[in-house]
Amino acid sequence: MGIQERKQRERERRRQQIIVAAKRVFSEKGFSKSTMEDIAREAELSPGTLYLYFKNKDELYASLSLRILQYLNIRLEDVKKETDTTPPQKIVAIKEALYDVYQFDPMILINMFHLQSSETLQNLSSPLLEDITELSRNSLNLLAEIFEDGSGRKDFIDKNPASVADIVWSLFTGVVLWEESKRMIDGDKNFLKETLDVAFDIFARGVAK
Amino acid sequence: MGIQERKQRERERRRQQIIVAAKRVFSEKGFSKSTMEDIAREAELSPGTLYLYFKNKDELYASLSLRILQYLNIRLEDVKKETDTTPPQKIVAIKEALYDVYQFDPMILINMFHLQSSETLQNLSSPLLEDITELSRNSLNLLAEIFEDGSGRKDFIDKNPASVADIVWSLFTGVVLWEESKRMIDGDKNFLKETLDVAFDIFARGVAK
Amino acid sequence: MGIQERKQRERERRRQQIIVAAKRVFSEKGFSKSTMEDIAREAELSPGTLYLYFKNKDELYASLSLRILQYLNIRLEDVKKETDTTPPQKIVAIKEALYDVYQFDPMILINMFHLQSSETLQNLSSPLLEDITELSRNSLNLLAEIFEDGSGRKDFIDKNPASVADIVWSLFTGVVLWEESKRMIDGDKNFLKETLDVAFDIFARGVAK
Amino acid sequence: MGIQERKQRERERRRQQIIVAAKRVFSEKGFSKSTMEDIAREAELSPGTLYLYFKNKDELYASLSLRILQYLNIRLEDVKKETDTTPPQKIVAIKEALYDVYQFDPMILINMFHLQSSETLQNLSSPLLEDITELSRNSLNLLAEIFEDGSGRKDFIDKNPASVADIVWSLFTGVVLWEESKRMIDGDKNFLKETLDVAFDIFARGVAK
DNA sequence: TATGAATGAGAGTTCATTCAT
DNA sequence: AATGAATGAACTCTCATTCAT
Repeated sequence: MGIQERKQRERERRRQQIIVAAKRVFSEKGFSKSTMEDIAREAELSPGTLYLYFKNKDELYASLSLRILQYLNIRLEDVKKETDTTPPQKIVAIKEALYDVYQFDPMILINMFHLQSSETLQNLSSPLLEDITELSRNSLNLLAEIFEDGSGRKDFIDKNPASVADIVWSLFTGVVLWEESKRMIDGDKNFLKETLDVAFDIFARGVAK
Repeated sequence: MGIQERKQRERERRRQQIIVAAKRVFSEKGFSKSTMEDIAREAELSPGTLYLYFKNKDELYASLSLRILQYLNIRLEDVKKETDTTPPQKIVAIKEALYDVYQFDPMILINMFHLQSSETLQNLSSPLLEDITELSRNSLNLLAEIFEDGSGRKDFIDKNPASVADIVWSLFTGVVLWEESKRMIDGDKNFLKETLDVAFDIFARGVAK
Repeated sequence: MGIQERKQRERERRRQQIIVAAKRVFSEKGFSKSTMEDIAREAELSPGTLYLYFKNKDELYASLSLRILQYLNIRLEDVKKETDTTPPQKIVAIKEALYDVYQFDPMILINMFHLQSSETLQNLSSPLLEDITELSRNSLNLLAEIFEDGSGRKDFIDKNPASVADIVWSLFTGVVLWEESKRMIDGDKNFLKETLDVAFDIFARGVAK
Repeated sequence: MGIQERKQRERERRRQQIIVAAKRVFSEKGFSKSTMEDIAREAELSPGTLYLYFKNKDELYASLSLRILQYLNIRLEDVKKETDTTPPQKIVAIKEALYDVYQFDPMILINMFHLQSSETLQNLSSPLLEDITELSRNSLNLLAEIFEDGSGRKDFIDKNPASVADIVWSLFTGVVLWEESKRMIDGDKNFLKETLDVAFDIFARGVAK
């Protein structure tokens, strides 16, 4: 049915429209201070309409993470596929993938953090929650596999690849959060790129055989 | 007058009583979902009483950070003072100090994160804000000095010590946040200690000359 | 579109519904003791709804004055326009206009008084504040012009018409406040009309040439 | 008993100390915005102490009126006693007495107004309420007697002296309130004295035979 | 008598969510 | 499907008053 399809497409477009607006508003004000009306206004819709596409505020928020995680997955997939790169180059590629994801949506880590709250998680409908955990597990797996390959070929030290994956991810999020923090308090200088470079440099030396 | 002193002591004890209660409540529910009434109930006081000791909710929250930062400073000071330790031992000592701080109050990182919000910062009375930034700057300086000492003696690679300090801190907070996150979603297994060990191991190798 | 108009009309009706309720509640309890919930209950609405129509309690209160001042302006305009009246008749006409305004809303003077507080004034959005000062200035100007006309034609003594206008207004509000006061303390006998008659009689003799 | 007397005197002095502080605070902030703690601080006492001397906030407030009314009575008594004054001079003397009372405590009229609220009156213990009504009745009687004397001697028009007394009082309070109002909104020019002069001039002409 | 810490009811206001249109 | 007015529970914070010391 062409009509059904069109409806479906239009529905999807509306969802995106809302997500884009939500991203902007949440980024600017943080979760608690953003109101559904703010988002509706930004999306040029009425508050009621938001509830036709998202069960509640938490679920709308969670959907942002989903989008990001999808992008993250794609980027890591690419890194994994590239076979003609040396181990140090792999790590640089990971760093760049992560940095791009951050650029694509600086909110990502803050999202991840907000999701942490168990009360928020309980408000999510389970399919969405599953999607999110599934995707984030997948991202970590991809990272782990990259290290596993290298570890198998004795490129990397012999640590549990899943742990190493967790650590890369933690290092990245930690640096982003901390640099943002400093920017908030001290001033406007943004050293994120530089600090990430140093951090991944150290990390690369640390995991090299 | 002994009376003045006793009053002073009692006042301080009350403050602590509130801080302890606040820590518990905030840890469990996060900042936004915790109400002043929750905290009052936990402290077995009336809501009004909280305002005799803290100007508002934000300031109560910020006070938690202060306590932690003080403890962190002490621990790092100790690490710095110990002169008969090898560079790798220094890093282990730092890891342990940070881990102890985390144990002392698992909220610390979440605090730091919440403080980031500029709207929160604006609600703090400036002496408190200054204390916090002062203390956190001091902690980072201590870390940097530890690396500077080692770097001078060619124990560590030649990176800007301030950057390295930021990275240690970021790595630590990143790992804590992420492991907490996983614990929240997946289950109750707590791999924090193990992951931190691996992370600092890699880090130590990465900064070693 | 008829729909737009209907919405507009309904919105206006709601506003009136709230204003009427507020008038009743404020009259009975005074400003401080009246709660927004009281007013909502009286208007058979929820507290939240009040805030869709009025920014805050002060502004709701101020709106009552606005309504009254508009009515006062119309009445004074009429008095001014009537050209075939003798000076003493003018003064009687003013008295009657003022008395009608009082009947229309006995709150008027209490409003004026509450508005006096600078803290209240600061809570008003400036368009509202401007409307109020504009209207009240206008009322006084109308009064002044009535006396000016008469003064020009040597009907009235040669005093600054603006001062005379202030005095009429003061005399009127003073009598109303005082008679209300007495009624409150002593009992229920209402001598307002009689006292106003005497007061304006004396005033008329006092300004006559 | 000398001791009893001294205690009594000290008690009275404390009361005055509180009243003076309350006057200052209420004048500055108005009734609702003044807190018992404000007053206690101004009186250099603790909040609890206030309740040893006044049953509650309303009663403290009412006591201010009492003081003023006492002063007003004294001044009007003086005016009445002076026998070698012409009727117009009497009116000038009244005006001056009233103006002095206003200077002595500009709050007086605002007090009177606040007392009007029936809810406030109900909070007063009846001896205090009786004192106030007694004193204010007495003031009005004094005014009435002044006009009665003159009226008897055909100095003044033949109106009910009690009404005329009410009108003088109303005129005075009305002018004060209105000039204060204008000062609050428009600026800082204070025309009270001038306006009172014109007002009483007109009044004098109006009641003259 | 005087204190002042503690109380706790209650205020104004916000905002996620619903539902008649 | 979309609206947006209405809801009402819940929040933070204030302050008159009490009472153990």
